[in-house]
Amino acid sequence: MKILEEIQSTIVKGLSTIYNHDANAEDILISQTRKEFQGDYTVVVFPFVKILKSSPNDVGNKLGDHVVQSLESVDSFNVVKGFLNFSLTHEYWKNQLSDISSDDSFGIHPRNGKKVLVEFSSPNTNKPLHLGHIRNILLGWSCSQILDAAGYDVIKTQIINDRGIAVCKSMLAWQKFGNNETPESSDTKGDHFVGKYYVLFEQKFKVEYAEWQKTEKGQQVFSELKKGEQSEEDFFGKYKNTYFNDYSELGNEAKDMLLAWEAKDDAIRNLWMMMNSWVYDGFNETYKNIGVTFDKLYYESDTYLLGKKTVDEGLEREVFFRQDDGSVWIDLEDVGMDQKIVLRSDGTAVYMTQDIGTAMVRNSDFGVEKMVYVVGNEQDYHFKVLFEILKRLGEPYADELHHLSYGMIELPSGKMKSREGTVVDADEIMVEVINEARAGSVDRGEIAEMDKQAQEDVLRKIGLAALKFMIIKVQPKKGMTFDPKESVDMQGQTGPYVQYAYVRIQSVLRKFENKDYGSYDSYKELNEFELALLKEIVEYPRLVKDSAENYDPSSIANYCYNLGKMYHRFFHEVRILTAETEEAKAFRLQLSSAVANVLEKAMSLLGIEMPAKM
RNA sequence: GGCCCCGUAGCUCAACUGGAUAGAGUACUUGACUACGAAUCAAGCGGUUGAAGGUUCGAAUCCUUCCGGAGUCACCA
Repeated sequence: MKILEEIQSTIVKGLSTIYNHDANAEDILISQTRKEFQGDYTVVVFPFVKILKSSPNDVGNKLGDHVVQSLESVDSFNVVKGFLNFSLTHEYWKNQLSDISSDDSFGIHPRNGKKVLVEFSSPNTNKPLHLGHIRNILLGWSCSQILDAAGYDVIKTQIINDRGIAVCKSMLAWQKFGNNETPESSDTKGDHFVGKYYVLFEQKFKVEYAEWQKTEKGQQVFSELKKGEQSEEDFFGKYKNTYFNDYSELGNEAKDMLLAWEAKDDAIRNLWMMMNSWVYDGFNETYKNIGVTFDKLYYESDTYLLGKKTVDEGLEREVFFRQDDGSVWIDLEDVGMDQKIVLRSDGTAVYMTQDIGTAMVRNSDFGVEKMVYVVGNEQDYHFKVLFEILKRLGEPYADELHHLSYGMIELPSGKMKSREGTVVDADEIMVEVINEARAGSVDRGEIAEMDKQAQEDVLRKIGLAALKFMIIKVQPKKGMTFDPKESVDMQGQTGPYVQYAYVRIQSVLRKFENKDYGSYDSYKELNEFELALLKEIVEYPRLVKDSAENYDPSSIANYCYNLGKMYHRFFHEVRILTAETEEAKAFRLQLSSAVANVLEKAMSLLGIEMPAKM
């Protein structure tokens, strides 16, 4: 990409010598020429027209002339309105291909020595993972890979919500109704097994609540507390939490269990550890299938008490203030936020306290320069507050915190709700997409000829590619809809489409096991398809950097699709093995190889594997 | 109600961060396998970028006001 800087600085010089005007290189806006115009790179000259008191055409022509004469790689230029288009020499592009082909770390930026911690997935232990988690995991994983490629040292982590009243609900339900059933004895994946008991608790509680509503006490509460003409249904719908806390037997038992857990009661802790181990076995299986790993796990049971000391210190420094009842708050009204509680009146930690403490621990564990939290957009406000607090506490990394906020995946019928059984389960959807790939491969010779294990491997790669690509290609902050009834697409703007471009290349290159494609030194005239591919490949390193800066894997996905599309077009229009000349053949083989490398690298940043055949 | 996010072709998404005639896929209608793999390629159809103002050489993008949708405003996490 050095050429862009050369053009910029040449234009700066030109402005200075021709117009006696000083400009900064960064002010020269330069981009790829749109394909409907002739040229490779375009400089927008509008901004200078006014200052120079000259017509766009005039400025364009003079600067264009200057650049063409100064730079050997620039072949010609044309001016359309205020756009100055440069065409680079074919020699230049040919050299680009040589450079890229000999660069094993193409698209991988030099280490910048900075550590960044990325938190993602962060499940609750009482429910299996669902499609929303898949989006979270894919974003977190691909972001980690992209940051790594952009030069950071990345620590992938998650915080596991393994405590609290919800966890006690499933424990209690198992204790009361489980008859010592285990995942093994019931042949159920551990996380689904525990999830089943969480749902069971909710069902039993619902029954208990419904019965209570009919009792004298229930009716009394209703008539005393209802607002105006509020219906019984509406009232009890809203009263549920209060009932759970004040009257429910099951609620009391669950709360007692939580107290026992906090008091480190042996029996409860053992039960807790046993059920957790079931859940983790299940989660690990899912992570393995989806293809992600973590460098470090944090458990809420270890971190929920953290942060209290920090709050005390902050209190002394008057970052926080104490109210009469003993609770501790921070006042953020001067920056347009509310007052927020950071410690309960009984001195125990809230969510915010925990997150403050966790950030500190992570910093002392790793000495991070940067942290990224992949968490759904319903927590936008929480992270705004958290980041502001860390800033006021003077944490050194406070300016480098980022909440990678993403939108919800909705079903055509609306939100996924676990209580209504409308969640798309992570394990199930992965099986489904692989089956979908299988259905699409029935009359494909290449796959039919493989042995069973190789077949399954390829089908897994294809199915997961379809699923992952579909999710990653959408910008994180946008919500998306997913219709489980319509199968995941395998055609068009999809993962398998990109894989297929790669597979086509492999099938050609297989004929040259030694990678000796011959010399293309004397190859002179590149055609439009070759040029288009080269231009796109050359963009890759910059794209990685942009994507890392914006925390946006979707731009990589869209790039992969575009490059794949260009290659399919090229493949259709241009002969490779039966090219007009030996030089042309050598060049196209080398070009194809470069495309395949970039596709493989870029897709792997997204956690998508490429099959050699499909 | 306060704050925040979103609104682009029937549907799913783009648009190089303010640049040229808003592009892809899908669906629908056609055409291309005895040339390196048809999970492919090509052509057609499809738009007042939610609406109205404003800023400027130039707006889907920035500002204002509306309309529609999601989220959040817990001593839950």
